[in-house]
Amino acid sequence: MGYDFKEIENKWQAYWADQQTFKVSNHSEKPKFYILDMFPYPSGAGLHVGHPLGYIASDIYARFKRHKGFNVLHPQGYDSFGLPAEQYAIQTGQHPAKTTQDNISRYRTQLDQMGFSFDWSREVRTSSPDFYKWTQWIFLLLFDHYYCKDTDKALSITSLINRFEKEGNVNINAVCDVKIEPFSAAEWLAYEDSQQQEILLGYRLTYLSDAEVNWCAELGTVLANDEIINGVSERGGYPVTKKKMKQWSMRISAYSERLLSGLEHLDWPESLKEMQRNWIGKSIGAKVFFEIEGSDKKIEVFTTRPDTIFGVTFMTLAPELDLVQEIVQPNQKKAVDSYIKETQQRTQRERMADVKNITGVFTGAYAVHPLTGDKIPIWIGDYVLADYGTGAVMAVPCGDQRDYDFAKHFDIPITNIFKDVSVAEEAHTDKVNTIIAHSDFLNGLSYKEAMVRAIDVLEEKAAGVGTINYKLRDAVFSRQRYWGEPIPIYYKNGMPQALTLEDLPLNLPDVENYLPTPEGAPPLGNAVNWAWNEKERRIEANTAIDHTTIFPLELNTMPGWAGSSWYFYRYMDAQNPDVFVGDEAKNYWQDVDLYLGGSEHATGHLLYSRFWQKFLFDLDLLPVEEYAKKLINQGMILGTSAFVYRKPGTQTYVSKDLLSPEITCEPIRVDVSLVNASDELDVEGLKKWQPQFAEAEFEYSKGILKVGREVEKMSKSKYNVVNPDEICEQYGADTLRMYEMFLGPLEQAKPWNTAGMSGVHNFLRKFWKLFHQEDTFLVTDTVPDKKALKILHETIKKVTEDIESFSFNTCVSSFMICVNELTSMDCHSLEVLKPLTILLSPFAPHISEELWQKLGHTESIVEAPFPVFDESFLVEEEKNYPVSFNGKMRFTLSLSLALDKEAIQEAVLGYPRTQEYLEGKSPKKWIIVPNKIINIVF
RNA sequence: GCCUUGGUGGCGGAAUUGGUAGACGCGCUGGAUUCAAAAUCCAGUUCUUUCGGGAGUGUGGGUUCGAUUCCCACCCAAGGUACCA
Repeated sequence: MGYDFKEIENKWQAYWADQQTFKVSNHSEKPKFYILDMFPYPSGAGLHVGHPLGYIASDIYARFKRHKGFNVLHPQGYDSFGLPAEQYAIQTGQHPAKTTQDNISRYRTQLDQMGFSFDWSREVRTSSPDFYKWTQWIFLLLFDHYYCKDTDKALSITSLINRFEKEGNVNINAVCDVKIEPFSAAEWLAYEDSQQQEILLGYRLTYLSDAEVNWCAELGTVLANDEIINGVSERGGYPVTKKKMKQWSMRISAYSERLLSGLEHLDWPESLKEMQRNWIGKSIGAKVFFEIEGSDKKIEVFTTRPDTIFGVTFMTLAPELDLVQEIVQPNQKKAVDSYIKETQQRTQRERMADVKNITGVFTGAYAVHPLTGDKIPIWIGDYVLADYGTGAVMAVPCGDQRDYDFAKHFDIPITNIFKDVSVAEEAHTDKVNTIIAHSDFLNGLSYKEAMVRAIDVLEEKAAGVGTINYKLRDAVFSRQRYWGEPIPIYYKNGMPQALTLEDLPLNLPDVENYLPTPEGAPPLGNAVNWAWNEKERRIEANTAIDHTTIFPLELNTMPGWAGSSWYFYRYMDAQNPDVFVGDEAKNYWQDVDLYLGGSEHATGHLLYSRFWQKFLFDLDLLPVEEYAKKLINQGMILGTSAFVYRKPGTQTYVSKDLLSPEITCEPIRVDVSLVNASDELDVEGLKKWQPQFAEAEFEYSKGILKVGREVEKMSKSKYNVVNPDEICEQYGADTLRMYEMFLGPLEQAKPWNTAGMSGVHNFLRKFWKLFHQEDTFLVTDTVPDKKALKILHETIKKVTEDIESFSFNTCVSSFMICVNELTSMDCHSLEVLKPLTILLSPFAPHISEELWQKLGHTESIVEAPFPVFDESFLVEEEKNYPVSFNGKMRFTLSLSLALDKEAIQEAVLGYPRTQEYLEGKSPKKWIIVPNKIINIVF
């Protein structure tokens, strides 16, 4: 009777499901603990070995917390809207709902076979109408609120309208980024409805505006930067240009300051908080207004260095700014237009990455320096980004390196405004120990003094104003996609009208075709009945839109991050049909105690969800302002992608070792399952894998085609996904769980690699053998010897500490050492084996349950109290060597002796071998580290 | 480019946070057991060496009695970079 993991694992998985062992109640005497995983997108490639890493870690912690007496909420669900299902639908015509359901079923099977302790009765799916009803509802709430700076929270649009009706907009202090002329109460009331709506859109927390997108005319769709490679679409290789389109956006910028300051009290990784801080990008400076010669327009710039205002020698505008067209002089028009066209073909990332290539064009226009009245040439340059600050900079080449490089490149004069500093070679960017010179009233001031003074004077002359700028941009919320939440909006007289909660969910309509319409409208434009009957408050099957009772519905859908911004509250009360989460549930669970997920979400999901949380908190809909007290980033398990090399313009693929620097071959990804451990490609398999390879030619090296390797994110599109199924089949879930933990530190990224699996599997077999002798179950009542108890308690201590600090890899090592020692002692004592079983149960739950039952327990091991470390088993023997000498004038003292300096010196000098080394000399200096090492300097 | 993280034997990694670098596991080598193999057990395993020792934690500097750990500069890899999730 060996360790039959298959039988054991099937048995206990069935038992847990049958007994509903992990179903958790919203009432309990015990303290609550909510452990959340970032839910997966159910990809067609199935769950890969990277997913379980975090789930195993959270499951270990969840089981540990149950042993420690907590009422643990540990749910799971699916982030099931997304692009891959839609692209699959485009290729095959398969409805994304069907694909998604299939993928979810597969995921569930895979998750179940790993023995996770999820409470599946609380499962959520973002693509289910029961769920997205509430996502749509939150959208409506955002639409129905604005951000009031006086109270520093979101307030209802109705209250804003009331104020407009009473006092106009003069005293309103709210976040609004469109220019709205002052109006009185009477004027407001006289406005037409559409005019009022237009104004209100400037305030709403979700609003329509023109946003720049990557437009691909051939595909008739908008593309992510991700989908653009070298300026052409990844799919098809068509040209992509920048285009302005009406888009829904979320006014996350209103929450910039609170998102920033809220980080302070969160127990999240410092690096991740730093990423969010940098992303929000708070900077203090000033807006400065420059008049334009021969125009009544002004250029508004944001600068963090108003102290250098006298060093301005030119200005640079982002090429895509509308203003450029208005000021460009006829003799420069041609050059400017061709430059703009050029930059339109580059993504923002390319522009930022390419700093060595300095490009720009003079517009022919001049601005007027607000303080000196000097003529300042206005340039455009792609190092200035349209969506940061105002899209325009006042260039101070002596104080900013990019401005300096630009000036040098185009031979623009550089004025030095720093005292005793040379700017002949590079800009002087140091702010400390700097004295301003050649700057009129700023002469002799330090950076700090000059900042304040410059802003004062600019404000006096109405030429500027002190400002805080945030890099954080409003989040575009429209997607020209099918497989997402429909936006609950219809259009009346061209203005957006909100549905109400009673109208929801607004179900996603069926379409024949998942591509954009021939006219370039989003896929929902293909739906035959996508119109709203305003009177009867329902979707209208009759497509005749008459704009009196039947109105067109919004065709865009929501982005992937919509549902994931609030899903963690739905788990608390997943079945509630009346509210997004019931009061009782949310008051009991409050928030997430531990959130586990990857740092790749740092500036996406983890920021958006904090924004929604704060908004819902403002509305008194949620009890806390931050939803996750503690966050741990599990490192990504990376895949090892394989590449074949195609000779340019041919269908010939070359073995990697034949590549020479002269021919630049194109690397093309191939599926890793076609490659063996020695990087040799299965060419016949490749030919069958994708039609493009069926007729290809291959250049072998010694009959072998070697592939190139690269470590990168595991993803279906990179063909480098490894499934956990085979490992479960071969070694069992307990081995997989322990192995993934043993692989390395939880937080660190590491490439997947199966070498070493057998070591962990062996450990479990040895553990099993501790309970058996000659294949019969044997656990004795004999009193264990002291050594066995010592090793047990060392292990309890180490494992408890390691679980609490999420060092699961070293935990596994401790188990191995413990079991090896007990094996060599031939220890079968119940007093040792019982606590050890509980200790192991979070890591290897199946084998622990089995042995627990064999020990005579009828209840599951799940709730057994965790063993407690007892120090008294450890100290005894260690008192024998108070001082040890390692021959290099270095001493180690045991705990009991390391008290104070004098006692230590006395002990060391009294030690016989000390005298040998001293040879009559006396120590000059003692270096004593308590409980550690002593060095003596002669 | 910018932000974040990491770089230690043939491999994954450990090091009480400034104190004997390489725990534990894989792999490899030798041995025991076996007709044989698998499995299991025991021993060895950073490199180098004239067997005294010498070198060694991405590279080059620095601080320190002492640095994988702290500081400066650089190189390499991964994640993010706003429509992948």
